[in-house]
Amino acid sequence: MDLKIFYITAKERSMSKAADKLHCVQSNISARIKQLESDLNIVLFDRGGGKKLTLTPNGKILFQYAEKIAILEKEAEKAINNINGKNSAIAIGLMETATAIKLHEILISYHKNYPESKIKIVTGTTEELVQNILNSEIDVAFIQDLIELPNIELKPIFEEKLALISNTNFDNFRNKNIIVLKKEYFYRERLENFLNAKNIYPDKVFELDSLEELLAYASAGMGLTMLPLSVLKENQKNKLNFKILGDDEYKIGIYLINKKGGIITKTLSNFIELIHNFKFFEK
Amino acid sequence: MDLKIFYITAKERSMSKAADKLHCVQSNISARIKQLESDLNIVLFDRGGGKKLTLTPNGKILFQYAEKIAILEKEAEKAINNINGKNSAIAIGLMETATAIKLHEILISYHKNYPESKIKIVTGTTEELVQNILNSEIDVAFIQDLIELPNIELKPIFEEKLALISNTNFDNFRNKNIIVLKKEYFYRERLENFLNAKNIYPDKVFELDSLEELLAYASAGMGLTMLPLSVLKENQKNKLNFKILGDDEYKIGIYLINKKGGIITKTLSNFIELIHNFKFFEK
DNA sequence: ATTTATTATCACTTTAAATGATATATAAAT
DNA sequence: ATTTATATATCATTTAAAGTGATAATAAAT
Repeated sequence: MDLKIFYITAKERSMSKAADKLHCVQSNISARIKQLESDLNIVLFDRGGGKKLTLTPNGKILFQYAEKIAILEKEAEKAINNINGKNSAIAIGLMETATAIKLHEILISYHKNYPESKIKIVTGTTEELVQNILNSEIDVAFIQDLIELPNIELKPIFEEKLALISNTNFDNFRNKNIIVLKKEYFYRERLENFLNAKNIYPDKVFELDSLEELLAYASAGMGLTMLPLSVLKENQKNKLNFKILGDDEYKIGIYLINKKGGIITKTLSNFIELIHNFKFFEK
Repeated sequence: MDLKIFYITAKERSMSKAADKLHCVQSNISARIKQLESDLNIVLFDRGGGKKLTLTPNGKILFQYAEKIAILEKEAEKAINNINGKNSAIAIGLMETATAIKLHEILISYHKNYPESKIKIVTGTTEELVQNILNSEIDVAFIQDLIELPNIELKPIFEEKLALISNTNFDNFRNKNIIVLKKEYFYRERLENFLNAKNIYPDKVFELDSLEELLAYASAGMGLTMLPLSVLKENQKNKLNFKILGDDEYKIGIYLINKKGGIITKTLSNFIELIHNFKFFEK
């Protein structure tokens, strides 16, 4: 009973997507699923023509087993790679926020130290990343929430404070535009809250793609932004004014999570060691 | 990656036996194992010619995963059978002792009530039965030891006392032969201990195959035996003398064990319900 | 109504597993 | 030391399963 095709199809909620993922044609997936349904004598999916597949209640029961088996197979593969001394790919989860700004340094450093090890980056919400960890789809993830979950190991990595950044002083925030990053919600939300609390609702919002652009806008006096101070390089600190915010609300903790009891491959221990030796606030 | 062949081969410690169990020829097992070793690039077994196979350290690592996967597959199959309302076979473990004497009544009653449900009987030591339960190879087992293990659920089923049985009185045990069952060690050991404590070492031991024979021998005055009293039917109690032994050593508790968190199929719940309704000391 | 995205069917090809006969290797028995 | 019994390994062949590609069918979106 091979449940892999079923598992991927159920996860993708689509036979065509499963076919892509499994490097075969859709008709094969269709036939295999049909065969499985007939072997087990149960209907696994509700098919709705042009709409997404959904698991039937019976399909859900089988899925629970298929998922556990898939996880074990992934772990077995990792264990074997580890035996063979293969520097297996490391999969790292990141939140869809500018957390990446600081973490990129770690990734770059890892790549420099272990250029032969492939790095796979997955982004998602904390919940999604936790799921990915439990499914052994990623090895580690960086998150901003202090969570406590039975099968998740959490280590604090660094903590820093947010700062208001602008090219003018901070006496008056009225009539200031704000500058934020696209696809970044965490810092932006805190900046808006900060202003809203002072009854200020900026009408102009610049949404930019990169940190470099954002700092260029700020330096040019286009508006106010909020970022962890550590993103500013020394030469930029001269060009800009910044005000570190002391409240807990403006503190961010970055935590590394990984699966409790999961195999610590050489690759993974290399990565974790590198983080521990990483100097976050120097330089 | 199909680990089933590897799993069975490792468990049987033999490719030929695995071939029997998997209903295929030995050469196929040999080829599949070789293929797996080459795919994974690790040696799984130490082959020693005419001797049993042993797992290499790497083989042991893979085996741990293979076993977990095999258990999940068995459980998935059970869950599906349960969906289909199939009265799946129930596998029952019994100790290699005359425990079976009393338990046979339960099994006969179960068979009467659910004639369509297949019953598979496995015998083994307590340790072996516990292993079988954890591997989902059997659904329940009856054991005589009060064990406490994390993933095992234990319910006391009944308790009774052993009795000395003979056709004469119990004033003097000297020069008495003893009558025991073949393949039964629990009661026999206690009988021997009982006599040894009195410095009596019977030179004649009748080893019989069935309870009926044993009681016939006892009735004929051939010797002394020890059994749970409940095995005597009323009409036999008139023909024989019996002396119930009060010491804890001669008390036997029979417990039912099953896997904690395992699926309770209709078949299994039927069986457990039947036991609970079973009148052990009446009739 | 037409387009788009999806699953199902089918004749066919390719790949993998299983077979059966035989060779080889080892431990134990003689 | 030779035989015997019991293993695993190899290989040409057969059988069965998985996968392909073209096409049909279906339902939702525009």
